[in-house]
Amino acid sequence: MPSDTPLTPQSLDASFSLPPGRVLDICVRLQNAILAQRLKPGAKLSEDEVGEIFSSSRTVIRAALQALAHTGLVEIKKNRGAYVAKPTIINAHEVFEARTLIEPEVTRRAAKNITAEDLKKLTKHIEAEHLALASNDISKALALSGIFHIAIANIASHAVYSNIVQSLITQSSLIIALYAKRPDTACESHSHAALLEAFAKGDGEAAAAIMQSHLVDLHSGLNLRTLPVEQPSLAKALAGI
Amino acid sequence: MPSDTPLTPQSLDASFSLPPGRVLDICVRLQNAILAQRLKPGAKLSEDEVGEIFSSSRTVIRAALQALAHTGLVEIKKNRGAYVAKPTIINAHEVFEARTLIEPEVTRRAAKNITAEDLKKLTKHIEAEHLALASNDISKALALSGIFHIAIANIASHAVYSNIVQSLITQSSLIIALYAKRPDTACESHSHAALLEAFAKGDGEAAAAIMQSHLVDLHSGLNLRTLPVEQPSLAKALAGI
DNA sequence: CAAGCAAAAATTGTATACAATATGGCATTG
DNA sequence: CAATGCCATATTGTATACAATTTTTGCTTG
Repeated sequence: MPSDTPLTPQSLDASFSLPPGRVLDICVRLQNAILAQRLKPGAKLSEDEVGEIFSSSRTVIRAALQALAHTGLVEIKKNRGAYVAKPTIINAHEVFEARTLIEPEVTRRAAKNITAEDLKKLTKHIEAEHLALASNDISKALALSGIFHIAIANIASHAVYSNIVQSLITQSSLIIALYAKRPDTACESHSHAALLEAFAKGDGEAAAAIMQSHLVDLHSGLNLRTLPVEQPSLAKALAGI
Repeated sequence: MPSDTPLTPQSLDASFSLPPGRVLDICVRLQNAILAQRLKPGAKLSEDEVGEIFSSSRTVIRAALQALAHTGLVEIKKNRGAYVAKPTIINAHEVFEARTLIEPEVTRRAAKNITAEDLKKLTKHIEAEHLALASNDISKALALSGIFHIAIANIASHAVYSNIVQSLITQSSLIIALYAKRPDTACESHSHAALLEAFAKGDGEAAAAIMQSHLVDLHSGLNLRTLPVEQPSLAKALAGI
């Protein structure tokens, strides 16, 4: 594998607790679609429809949807079907509170383990983030930003933390998509670069502190007072008449 | 429901992200069996066999096993089937490190929210723990001890933390069953009583500190040097020759 | 014409049947 | 007699068919 793939997006599939196979494959593809906002929060994921798209039977689709439900990207209602999750304001607060508690510690551990090769990969990754942002590809920048955090968790070599962080990151992506005041600032990779410097110096405490303030910034960059754009379709259409 | 049921064991099913129904039901029953050690780590969970026991088709059993795999109680190997998880020493360390980071913060939050009624329930619960321990019902005492921690997470009114803690607790039960030097001491409810006092005083910091040292005690009460009865068959056989 | 009800359509929940893969035993062979 | 390859068996992976539930739609009725 060429090393010019800085951080494989496939690192996103570790936390499904599934053996490799078609179910996992569909999980990843659905997750990508959700995180890239091709599937919007609240969208219905009909088993037949999804099965048609991936040309698989409902059996495997159901398994994939249940796995995604567990990571919090999908919500399953009894006898009603699966929907892309639509995090509440409370959930948004909770997710970022949890991240602010956990990720600094994870960062501290990563600083102890990080290798020269890791640093190289992370540097390339940040370049990719810049590139995406420069070309105004917000959803890609958002995805890359998430993968950066997951990469740090993986460097920490702590499977339990990795799983927790991965789940929180994927939820965060949805939350940012829904609630960010200015989506582009949420992807700013300045903090990531600062983090890298601390790593390079081997200063775990500094890295942890940077991570914490980075997360506080992200959290406070959310608009968690007003509700996210509701479905104005019906009301607005009628009001216009 | 009579309030003499201090803490329902059914509070254990929140983190499966499943709608109520037979799948969830079987999840809970399997989980109870595993946590009570009626199913030992490494035991095979054949779909046909389990389906026979619960008189359900493999479809629903598979869904339940996958959900359990997500919480870390079951491991699924491709084309090989599902087995009761057998946590490694590394995993044991990781789980308790994570608990030591997260649960004190959760406790701090619980202290802010706790009501008189909560205190009453917790008191009753500790009595039940004493009772189980007095009658030498170790596995029940272990289960109750876990439920106590989950109850605190629920009092904290933080769904994200609740889910994380619940997953960590269930894994801990397996770990303690496998690695505790003296299983009875792992269930000692002295710390739980101390925690309750701090809650009663409304002293969140004290509660958090007690929780932390409680978890450190549990962690250090594990025998994580020697491997749990490994399969020495091959290596030993060859060395012996 | 609006409201309520009932039947039909669509969607999810479950069971069963078939396909693919891994395991264990047996025979063959050196 | 041991080792290897092959075939029978058992178990998981997947698809399809049937049952149960919900939603929609059209009809009846006040």
